[in-house]
Amino acid sequence: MEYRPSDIEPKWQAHWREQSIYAAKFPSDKPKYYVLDMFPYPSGAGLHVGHPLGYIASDIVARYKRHKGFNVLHPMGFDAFGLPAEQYAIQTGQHPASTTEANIDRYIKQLNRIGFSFDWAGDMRTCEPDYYRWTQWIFLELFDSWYNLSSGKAEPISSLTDHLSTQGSEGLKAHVTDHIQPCSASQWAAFSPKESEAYLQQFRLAYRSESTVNWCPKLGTVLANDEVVNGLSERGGFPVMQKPMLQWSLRISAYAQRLLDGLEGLDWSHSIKETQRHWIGRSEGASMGFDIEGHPQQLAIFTTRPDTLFGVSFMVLAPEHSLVKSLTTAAERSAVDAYIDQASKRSERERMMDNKSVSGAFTGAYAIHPFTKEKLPIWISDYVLASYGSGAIMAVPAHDERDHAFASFFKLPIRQVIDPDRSIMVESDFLNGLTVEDAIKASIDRIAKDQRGDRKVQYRLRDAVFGRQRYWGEPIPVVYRDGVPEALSTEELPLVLPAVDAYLPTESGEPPLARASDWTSAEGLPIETSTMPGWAASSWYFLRYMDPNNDKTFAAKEAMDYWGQVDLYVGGSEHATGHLLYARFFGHFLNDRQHIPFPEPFKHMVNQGMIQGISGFVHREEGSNIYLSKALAKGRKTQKIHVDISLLDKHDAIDLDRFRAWLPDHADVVFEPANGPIIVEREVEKMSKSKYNVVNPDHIIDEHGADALRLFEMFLGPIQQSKPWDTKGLSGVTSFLRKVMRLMDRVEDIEGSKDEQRVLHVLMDKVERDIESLSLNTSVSAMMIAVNQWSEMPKLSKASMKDFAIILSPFAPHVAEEIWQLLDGSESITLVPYPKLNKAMLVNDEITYPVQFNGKTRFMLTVAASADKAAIEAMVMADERSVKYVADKTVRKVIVVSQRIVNVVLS
RNA sequence: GCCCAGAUGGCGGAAUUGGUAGACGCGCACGACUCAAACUCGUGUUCCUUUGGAGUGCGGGUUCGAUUCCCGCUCUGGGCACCA
Repeated sequence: MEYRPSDIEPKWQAHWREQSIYAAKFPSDKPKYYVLDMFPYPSGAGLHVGHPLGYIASDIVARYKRHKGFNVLHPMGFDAFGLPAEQYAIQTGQHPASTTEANIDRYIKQLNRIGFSFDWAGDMRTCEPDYYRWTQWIFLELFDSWYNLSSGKAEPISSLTDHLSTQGSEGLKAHVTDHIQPCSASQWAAFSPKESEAYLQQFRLAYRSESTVNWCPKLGTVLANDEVVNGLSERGGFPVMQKPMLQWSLRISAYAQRLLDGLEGLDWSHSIKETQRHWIGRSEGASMGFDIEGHPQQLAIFTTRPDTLFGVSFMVLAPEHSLVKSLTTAAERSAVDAYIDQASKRSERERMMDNKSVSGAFTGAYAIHPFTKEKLPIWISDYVLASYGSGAIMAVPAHDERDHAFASFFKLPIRQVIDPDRSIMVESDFLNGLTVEDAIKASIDRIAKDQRGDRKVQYRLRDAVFGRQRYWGEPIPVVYRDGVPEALSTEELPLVLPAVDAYLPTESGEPPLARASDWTSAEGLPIETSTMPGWAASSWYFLRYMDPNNDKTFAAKEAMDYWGQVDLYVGGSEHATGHLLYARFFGHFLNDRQHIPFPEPFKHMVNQGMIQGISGFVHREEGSNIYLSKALAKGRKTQKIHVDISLLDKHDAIDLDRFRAWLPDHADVVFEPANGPIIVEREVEKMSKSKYNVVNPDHIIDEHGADALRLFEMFLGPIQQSKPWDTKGLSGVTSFLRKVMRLMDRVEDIEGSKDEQRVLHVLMDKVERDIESLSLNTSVSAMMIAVNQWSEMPKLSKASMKDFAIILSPFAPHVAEEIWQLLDGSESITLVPYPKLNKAMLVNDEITYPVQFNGKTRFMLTVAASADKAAIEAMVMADERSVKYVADKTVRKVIVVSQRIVNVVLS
């Protein structure tokens, strides 16, 4: 029987679609399994062969779990808001919605051809009002929440206002950015609306604050920390600078500890968990206040090394620190102002490029050492960050590298307080003789007793900026009454994105939404003009899939109780500090407010590696138009130029006519040798349009079929690893599929032989274990081995072939369905139960042992499986081949490892 | 600089708890079929100075036995980067 993918694939895809065979059922008595892919942003470039890698793996698991009797939720949708569509809109004037839709259509076509078992029921796109209505709703919930440290979770603002109106701020324990001004119940009652909102803003989980943000002038928007890479924007690579701005933010910092603790229970890769731990950046230490000479205020600092308190020789503030202005003496004012000015002009990138040079200025003020009463000069320097800790440090140059560099540069005293040989404290008053560990404890106890400070845990994780000055995002459902932000009511949602005449900021620099003529509420109040960032929608989309068409709530409680956490999440590791952290934050928050039944959304996650391209380079002699074959380039000065890999044949030779046509400005190129072949140099790089090494799955499917594409992507290697794509290798899996179809010629309705069945059960055992551990490359090998073995047998039973079709179907669903229909014809193979493993079939009657002498394998010995160790040893020693290896040596020991090996140790 | 992951033939990769290193596939070589090419099929394919020896990035160690465990390096990929 011949294998014709172009006939069978469209046929079964249409059949599956008509039967809606992949629709998840709810309610259902079956156990559930939720397997999710990170949904794509539909870019204009379409899919290349690297994109579906993870989707194929998750699809195999989804299909396997269906055979295993699970009710599977395996959805797909689109992360449809985003900058590229908007940039394109700015250039062309086309509405981003229309380009986005065109891109989505293309994606769906491409994905459907691969034969994925997606449940498209929701047709979910985050840019649709039906979806973003709930993104806005979640924002309102965040706006209406504060973090109560007493209960350890987020609560509605009403519980805060209740507290304030009865007790004021007395006894209130809340997560806030700074210290809050105490407020009595009567003061609270007397607050104007503006004052009370300003007070509440300090608590709300969605709040506005004047803060230093990453401003990208080219994109005209602010960016989150994880969207800035080396001082450049992640999207587009434009310079990013620091700028103070009034911005919406989310108080993710309230969840720092829980996000850290929650990692423990997650079955995620070690490195992603480490990356998140880093990003959260917990450090333990002490906060304390230093008196300032001639000033009523104290200088608050944070240190992880309170043990070195007696090694302090100066203090350093961030240039932006609020006390700088009042501390600076008249004599130092001009130098300090000059330094502040210089520091603010340096972009983050510049500061990073040169982190060796030391700079700073003396304020003229002095802090007083709490114990020695020594005067400590107060300096400012940009190596102290305003946004971490309290923006001020006590400098201990003897035991901190940066302090040391600073002290050396400005000739400040350096005082050792730890004996380097014995690691104990010296010159440190009451700490003398203690180990570092004990000294940290003792010093904190002492400063706490003196009421100068206390133990403190500090996190690196900052609140997340939640506004973008862009058009193509979710409008923030907030209006301003006399400049005071006020939430829209949930009945007013969705707040639909207005039409605008251009997707650019206004003349006065306001975001594009300010162009909309009617951007006011029903009451006539102005609506917020910034929109939400890209990660807003993706932080909760996994919930919407559970109940995609619900118009009463984002997902019904019963649906969420049933589907629960995502059992398997497949996606790229590049989202470690963005999406994956924000989604966990939303999970914990929604769980606190009792909207979802679990805090952690993704129980088990696997990160697929990148598929790299194998670029082709032709050598061009420098300063000429001469293109050289690889072998001729040696010893000559050449430039390597990318050649589109579609112009290459399987021997890496360039199709010269098409090459000429491909380079319009090089019509007069000269080749050497003149009539070819011109062989290119190959190199593994990232797969990308600009490197002309992109392989489009459509072309692979046209030529080899979707089943071959799926098998090959898996066969390439472990899913987590990055590996280059070489289309040549595809012939291996296509010839496997041909062999499978040829096997059909030999199928008869007979009882299968024991050997035949053993092949089946060995395969089943291997594939089941492989799928559970996502080791899908070895499953493909195992299937190849089984088919090779069966191909050597004269006949194959129909029963074995049917079972094989089921085992194959998660990987190559089209061929499997074709075989199933030919042999059975009852229903789709999709929901047929998996064959049952018979462990007894795995046992052999005989075992062949490798026999080693001093660890070197010399011969094989086949023994009945029932033989015991002594019997095996006797047989080995009695074997005539042993004589030669023993020769005149003494047998010291014979090691028999049952089922495995025999090793004879000779002296 | 710090943290994490990895390194196995010409290539992608395989190897349960330490137990025949190189499964499976590509590529290559030779052969069959063919006027010929492609397809298909068969045989071989880690290296070497081949009755044998060496070999899983490098150098040591533990063990009857190490790709696997331990110690010290090198290189590659990823993350963080003045975080007090």
